[in-house]
Amino acid sequence: MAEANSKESQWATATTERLAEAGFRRGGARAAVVALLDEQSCALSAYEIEALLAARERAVGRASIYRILEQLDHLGVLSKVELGQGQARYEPIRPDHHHHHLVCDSCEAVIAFDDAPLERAVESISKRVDFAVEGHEIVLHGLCADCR
Amino acid sequence: MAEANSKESQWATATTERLAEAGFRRGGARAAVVALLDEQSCALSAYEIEALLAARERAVGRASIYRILEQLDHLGVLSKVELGQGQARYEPIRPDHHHHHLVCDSCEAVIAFDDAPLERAVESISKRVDFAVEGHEIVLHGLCADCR
DNA sequence: ATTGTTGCAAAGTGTTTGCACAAAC
DNA sequence: GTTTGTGCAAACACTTTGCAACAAT
Repeated sequence: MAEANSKESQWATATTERLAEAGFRRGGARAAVVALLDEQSCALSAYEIEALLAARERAVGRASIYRILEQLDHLGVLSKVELGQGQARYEPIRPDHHHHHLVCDSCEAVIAFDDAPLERAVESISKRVDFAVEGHEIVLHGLCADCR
Repeated sequence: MAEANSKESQWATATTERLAEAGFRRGGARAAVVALLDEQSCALSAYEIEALLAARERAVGRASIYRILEQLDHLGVLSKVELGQGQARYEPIRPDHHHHHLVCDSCEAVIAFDDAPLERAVESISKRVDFAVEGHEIVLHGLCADCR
């Protein structure tokens, strides 16, 4: 866990740089959101982000959270995923840590997984179809170990 | 197109049977929704269903549409898919016609595709994880041929 | 001084619920 | 006659927008 920190802070650093390059000014709310996203390892919803920031005494307005998430998504550093729970979730894009999600239909738990053959299958399809594939999202749903 | 009808009506027939078995009464609104879903080949949103039914002079209340879709989903004959467009889409589950979706980020077009290696990769993952996988949803997004 | 950033409240969109009436059994 | 199905309107949850105050450049 401790050794993950250096890798995780890479994302926050790179994101801050990208923001500066893109001409954004430094803003406290945005910095707080970036720092929070950087720490969490799996996807968070906007409400979870709001609650977590409030809990650490750096409350950020809901509208600002959505605006910031949208900016980061457009910058290409954040992935917005819809797991069929009626809300979007967001997670940092770390080139070396691409993964997908298992969603428990009972308790709504979200578990990450990755799989090389799956990625290869997606790449192969991307080349085959008459469509410029830019990204993909794979969700397996069912019952987690606890709910089964 | 004409020869597809016999196959498509199979779903409506089987669904009507399943509804009866499950103890549901026959209802005009539900029959209209089932008939409509049966005809369309790709996933529809609740609003599209409402509009299409109204256009054919068999208007069904919005609440009823959502209730019916939920029942069919629970019965296991309908698939609710979230393609990241902020709304759910629904399509009949036809065991022999399993497919996934390409979504155009520009024009929101939805195109179906299927791929055997992809399905095999998902099956393989399903066996590997500590999770009772019951279904999966794969969405590729990017730009369609027209928008590219 | 200018322009981007933030927070609040209001509005918007897709979905669900409460309730009265109609339809199926 | 009892129970389920349906439609309307209201409520709801998540997200977006308008606007005034604030902070970065």
